[in-house]
Amino acid sequence: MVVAPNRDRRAERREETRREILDAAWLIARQEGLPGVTLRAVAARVGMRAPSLYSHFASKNAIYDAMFGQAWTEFDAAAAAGYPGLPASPRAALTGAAKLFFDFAVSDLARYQLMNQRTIPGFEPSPESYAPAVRALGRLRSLLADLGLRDPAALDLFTAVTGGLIDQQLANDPGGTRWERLLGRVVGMYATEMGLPAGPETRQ
Amino acid sequence: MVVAPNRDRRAERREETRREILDAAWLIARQEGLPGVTLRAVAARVGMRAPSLYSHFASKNAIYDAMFGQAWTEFDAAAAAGYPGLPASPRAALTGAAKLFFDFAVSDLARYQLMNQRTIPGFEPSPESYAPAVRALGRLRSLLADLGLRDPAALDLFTAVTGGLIDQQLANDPGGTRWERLLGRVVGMYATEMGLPAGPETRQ
DNA sequence: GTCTATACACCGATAGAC
DNA sequence: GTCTATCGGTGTATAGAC
Repeated sequence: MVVAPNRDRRAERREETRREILDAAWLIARQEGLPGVTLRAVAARVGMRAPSLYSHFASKNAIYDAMFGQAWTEFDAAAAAGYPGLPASPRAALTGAAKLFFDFAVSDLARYQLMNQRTIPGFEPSPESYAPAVRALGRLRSLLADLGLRDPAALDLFTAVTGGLIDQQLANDPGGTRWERLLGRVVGMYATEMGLPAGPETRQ
Repeated sequence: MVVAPNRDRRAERREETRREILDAAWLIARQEGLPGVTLRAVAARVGMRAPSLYSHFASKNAIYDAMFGQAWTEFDAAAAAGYPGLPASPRAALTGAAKLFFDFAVSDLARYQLMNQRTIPGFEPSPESYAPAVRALGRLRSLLADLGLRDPAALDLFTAVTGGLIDQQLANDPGGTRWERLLGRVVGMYATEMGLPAGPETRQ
């Protein structure tokens, strides 16, 4: 009688190929920008012809979708490791969280565009790929709640001001620090608005 | 003896055609989104074939470039008319300026994407088209200076927080007011950070 | 000068042979 | 599962008609 092997080598190989395709796509995205990710370019990198990719992904947007999920999973893990548990001061906790997101965004433009900007015409993330983004946002919500900020507007306000800094930095001074330097001040004014106890210095 | 006519009908007709092409491009951008603006679609709207557009614009990006200039010229005019001269309070002046930009952005997504987001792959505005954007920013700088805010960081901070609100509003709640409602609070915390005298209420 | 016809190289996607 | 061939789309270049 034929028994099923306890390791599905077929599935493993398939998963490995998918991973190779996504790795190639990331490499191209970082080198040539997001629009440089064409099916022909990705296929060439993994030693295939373009149509063969359709055996592993339903469409080009499905590749973007998987990348979107990877990126947010990656950030969620970074946040899980990086958010301070119970730090010295509430303001330090906010600054740490903001800086974590800022640095993550600035360190990979293509990834940030995929995660946070609607730069790809037809692309809309699937619920499965959106899940880690929701998880990461929930982690931030928890952090704010631990500081006593339970108003939903507290979260919206925080994402708006930090996202605003990131967008300006990437759009108008890529590679520089013109808006990065303002991060401390922004967190400070946010903390004050939220009624958190004053830190050592409001003005940086 | 042949005298030159004091009206160059040829040039007028040419300018009129250019205007028609741009109008068609704006119409398509608003209806189908920015990526829907293809040369063939624009040409069809003005009763031409696609290659004929090259008699009036050097490339597709040149069309985007002219639209970029138009949009910023339009906003600069709105700012010139809408910025309060010497209003009741500094905070009211800031709120007015922020709301002017916010409403302008939210009222036309495609226009905002063209003006402020790098959503078109190869597009980079020319110096001529960028000029009105610089002018509009200078107008905001003057407004801040009139309020005593002469630190360059004051301008960067203001654009970051207002831009952050706009991006979140358009990306996560298009057509809604979830972030628009926070505009007063954001301006309030900005004004406080900048040391402006407190208005009637910090919390809206 | 203005427009058309034609062509090229690229894109994502599909059909079907092996 | 990967291939070749091909389709309809894109932006763009150019020759030539009017």
